[in-house]
Amino acid sequence: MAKELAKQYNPKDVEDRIYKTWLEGKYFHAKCEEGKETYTIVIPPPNITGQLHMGHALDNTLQDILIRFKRMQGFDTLWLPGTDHASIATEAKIVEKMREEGITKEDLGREGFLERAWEWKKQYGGRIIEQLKKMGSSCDWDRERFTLDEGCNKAVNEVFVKLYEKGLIYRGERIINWCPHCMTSISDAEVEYEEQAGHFWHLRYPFSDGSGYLELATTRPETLLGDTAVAVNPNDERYKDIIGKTLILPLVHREIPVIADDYVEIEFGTGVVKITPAHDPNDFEVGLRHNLPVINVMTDDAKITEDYPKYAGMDRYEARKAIVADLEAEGALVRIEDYTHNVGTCYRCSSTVEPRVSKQWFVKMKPLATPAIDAVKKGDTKFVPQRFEKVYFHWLENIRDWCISRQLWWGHRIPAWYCADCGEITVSKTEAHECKHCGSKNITQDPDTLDTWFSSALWPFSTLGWPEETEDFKHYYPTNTLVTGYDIIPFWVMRMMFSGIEQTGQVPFDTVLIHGLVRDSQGRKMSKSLGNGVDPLEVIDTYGADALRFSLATGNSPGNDMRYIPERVEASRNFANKIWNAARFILMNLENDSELPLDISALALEDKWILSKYNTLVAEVTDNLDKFELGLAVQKLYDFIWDVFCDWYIEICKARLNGEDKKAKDTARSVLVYVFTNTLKLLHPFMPFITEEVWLSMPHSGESIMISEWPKFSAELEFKAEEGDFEKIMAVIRAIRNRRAEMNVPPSKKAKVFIVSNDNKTFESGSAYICRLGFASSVETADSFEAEGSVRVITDNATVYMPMKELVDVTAEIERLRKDLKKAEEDKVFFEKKLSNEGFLAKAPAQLVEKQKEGLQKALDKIALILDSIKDLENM
RNA sequence: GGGAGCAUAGCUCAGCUGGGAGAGCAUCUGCCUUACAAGCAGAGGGUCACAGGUUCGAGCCCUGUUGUUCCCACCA
Repeated sequence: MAKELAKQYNPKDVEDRIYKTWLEGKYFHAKCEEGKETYTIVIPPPNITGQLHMGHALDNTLQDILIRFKRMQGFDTLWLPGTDHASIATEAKIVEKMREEGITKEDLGREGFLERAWEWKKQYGGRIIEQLKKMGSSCDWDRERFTLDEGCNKAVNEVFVKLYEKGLIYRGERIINWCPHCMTSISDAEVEYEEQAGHFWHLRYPFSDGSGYLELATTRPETLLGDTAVAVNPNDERYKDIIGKTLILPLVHREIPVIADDYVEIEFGTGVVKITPAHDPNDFEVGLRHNLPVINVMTDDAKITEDYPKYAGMDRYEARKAIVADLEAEGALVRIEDYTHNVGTCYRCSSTVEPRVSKQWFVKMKPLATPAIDAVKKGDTKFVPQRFEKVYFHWLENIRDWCISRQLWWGHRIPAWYCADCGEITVSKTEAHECKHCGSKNITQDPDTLDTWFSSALWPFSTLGWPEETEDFKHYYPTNTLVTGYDIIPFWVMRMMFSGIEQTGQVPFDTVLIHGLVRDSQGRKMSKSLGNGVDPLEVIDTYGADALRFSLATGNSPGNDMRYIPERVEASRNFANKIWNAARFILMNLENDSELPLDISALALEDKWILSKYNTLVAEVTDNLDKFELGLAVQKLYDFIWDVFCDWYIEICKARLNGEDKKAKDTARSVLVYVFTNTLKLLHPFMPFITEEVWLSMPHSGESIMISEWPKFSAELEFKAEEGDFEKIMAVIRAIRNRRAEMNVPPSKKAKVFIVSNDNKTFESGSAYICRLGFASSVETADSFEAEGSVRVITDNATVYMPMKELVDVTAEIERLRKDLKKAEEDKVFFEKKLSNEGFLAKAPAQLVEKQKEGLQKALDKIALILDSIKDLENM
């Protein structure tokens, strides 16, 4: 910072340059220091397909605040960054791009496709990392990882094999959620339910003995092709007699039984349900209970199979139309009813999910879920805010087995080989060459890959080198704080928890700090389709990264959604500018760059006041950060810097700085620099760039504010009595300003000020700044004052007279005083009421009772002063 | 159907273990007071959704009601 500075702070001149110096200084790099307490955060790895959005911006701002705070406190800190291979999203994106070129996956083959995918990763995977750097994120980039890198693969195979050997991973034919667009299975957590307008088709199936029809309703008539039964409730009197009879399935003309199962609700619809085990999860369960055949009628892209030539090749919706028409022709359609129902959709592509029976790999969840539940119950891991434990428990308590195989190529390949000779499965951490069971070399690896979240679940330890006992793992695991949005609890937090406990015997982190979503200014979710997303990079470009970070940290309380309000970023930008100008002012008043020692014995009243305020701030901000109350901390910093330091202390210092007393000048300088530079440290985690730029320009020791020491509360700087005395002076200044504003007296019109009080010494010591801030030409104190022709204002402690004869209107003056009197009397009543309440006196803390007594005394004093004045005026 | 959050100034939101309601923006008044007009000094504006309860004392704790948002479940 040069001495001649621009009036306005320009983040563009600063941010990239500062970030570079941090990288060069290797300040982000964790050094595995012996004997130091560690503090570790692993980043929620953003998808390599992703672009930085407001959610990332919030998530990373919070993490960076915590990590910078702990780093300055002297912890051995590690913030481990990386990206996620996001199998479905990435593969879809690449396939889409290939489609534009007219190539399919099959054209390229697995090897060719993967080559392309890695090429794509090389080209775009670093994009989001660069964007995180723009935010100021102080990640240890030397340790950057990727969920599909070699180390993660080792961990994945290790875990897969271990779980398989324990019987916790199995392969089975189950009904799973299938996305016909992404052409892969997806897990329960990856299905999103969406309300859609549909229909209820009422159909009638004839009994095979010709004894009439049974009416039922369905939302999916096309699945009729795969019906293998019709079910009623065993307790349903209406249908008691038909259980065991058979029906002729319309169109297909297959004979199917009427079965009884509790699953059927008597009250709903006709109380009759067609059972299609291959295409509905509930029907599948019913089928299992009744040994029904499972007839798959659809291909993997949701078209009718060749088994039904009339409909073969039609997709689900075409087939539905055709089948409904044919049912009508056959007389099987009774009526069509409008019906709104929830439809499962793919969370990646929003296609309607098709439940489908297929052979997949699963993780057996119950044995893993139990310890994960216990760990949170015991408090080994805490959620902030705590209520999110409920979401976590609810998921784990109701969890079903996790389908982990995906019919994709971009991902960790399942380490299982099938033997063509004996049919057994060989599972191996390393490339298998022969069947473990029969020794045959005729084995082929499972073509599928694992759910992305399988590798994400290992992230807190795979990134530290596990399964090797590396230095990093020993040193930094378990990690400390996991920062993420509440929407990710079932996908990720939960899975890291049970994986961490199962694999390492320890919970992966002690605290989960949950934040909400960043919505648009109208409270809507930001989304591509609505086009209402705000690009954090554009915000940074206009207002600076510090302003964005500050806005995201302010007014954001854990777990709650927040709106992005552009005006708030502007306010944050203004705050940055305020800091900039405070720095300009201080620099302007320094003679050189040398540090000025604080001389406690030389401090003036106002110095003790600001130091004492600052000292309280240190304690409170530290406490707030320790409790993850980032929004409270940042609000206090804002108030202190703007209102307390700039609007009061700097203004007050001007008297000394412009004066002739060299010693007083130096004292003022030393306090200005001390309070300002230390406050910058407190603010640094929130606004890293400007605080660094400004701190470096001020007298300082050390290379960078980010590795400077976090301020500590100091008993030496506590001056409670002086704080109170100074507040008295402030009250006088405020009263003068207030009265002048009411009377529309311009600041250029100065007035003499006379103060009558029982503490004249205090007011004398403040005369210089009463002059300056109260627009006074002079200040005198006395025990009494000849008040004629004066404006008067009364504080709790003093009566202030301003001779402004031409402005004084005695009647108006009395009016004003009566208004003040009314207020003071209301106060008096308030305190009296409290103090006459025996319950209050008996049960309230003594300190509080004392406070009420003081308040009452103040009110009484003030009333006396006002009454005196009114009497005085009335006698004129 | 089950669960959770939210409801505080015109707008967006804070409010830590219950102790006289706060900020930013907006509005109004007056100021270019040489750090800052992205600024300074003032002002106005709130039965803290509603109804009960606990307590000496409730925006905060309990119960219920209304409105709103979200999550889970899924009855075909």
